[in-house]
Amino acid sequence: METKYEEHAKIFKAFCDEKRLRILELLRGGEKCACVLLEQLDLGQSGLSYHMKILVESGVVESRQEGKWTHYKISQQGSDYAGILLKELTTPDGVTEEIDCCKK
Amino acid sequence: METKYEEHAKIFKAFCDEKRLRILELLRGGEKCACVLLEQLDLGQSGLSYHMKILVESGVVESRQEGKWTHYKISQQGSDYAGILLKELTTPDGVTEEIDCCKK
DNA sequence: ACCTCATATCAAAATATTTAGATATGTTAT
DNA sequence: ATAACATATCTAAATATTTTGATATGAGGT
Repeated sequence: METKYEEHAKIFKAFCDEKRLRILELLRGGEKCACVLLEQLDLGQSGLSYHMKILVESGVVESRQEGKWTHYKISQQGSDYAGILLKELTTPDGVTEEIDCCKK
Repeated sequence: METKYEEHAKIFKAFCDEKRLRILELLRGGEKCACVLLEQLDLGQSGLSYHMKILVESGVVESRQEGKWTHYKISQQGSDYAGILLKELTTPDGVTEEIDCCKK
């Protein structure tokens, strides 16, 4: 089983690579076929496939098969979840005690 | 100069590593000295320093020197920025034309 | 069935990130 | 000034990610 840390890290991996950020930028303009992404990016076919897999597994992008073509778009649900999670990960939890340390 | 993609990727690197997510979790409980983080994490001294540098450079964490001790806490401003950026990166831009392709 | 095309997977090489140990820097106390 | 301590930096090794080219899979057309 995966720890929650690995699970969360996987979501944010969508955003920590230059190529994937370029792909997301293209997808902000609407759903795109892999063939369109391929011609706009400096990436080979298998490279695109590799990054799309990471994006889809993060939940931030969803794919739709139409005959032999695959179309990708930003998943609003997945993106919202990433946003909520980011907020959670950076908000004081109000539970943990302050640890006093290192005082002179 | 750095591309905007590299710049943005750097921010989300804070969230894509298991060790850094553990550190953030500890910091949600309030500001902590490096010494406290060290004893709670399975990390050596130089390893902690390495990850703290990445966190601070992402803007999500800020550090404060107090004598020989360094204290770290989550930066609300930096985290908010990361949240806003994530939202931007995943919201339709309403500008780009739909590209019609792959139609039978 | 066979061919073609779009995409996925695999394996190897290239590259980047992370870890670990040694040393450097900067602060406090004596 | 010297010693003790906290943290940072450096280097090399370990590991993970990314790229590339070759091949596999699966759909549509003939």
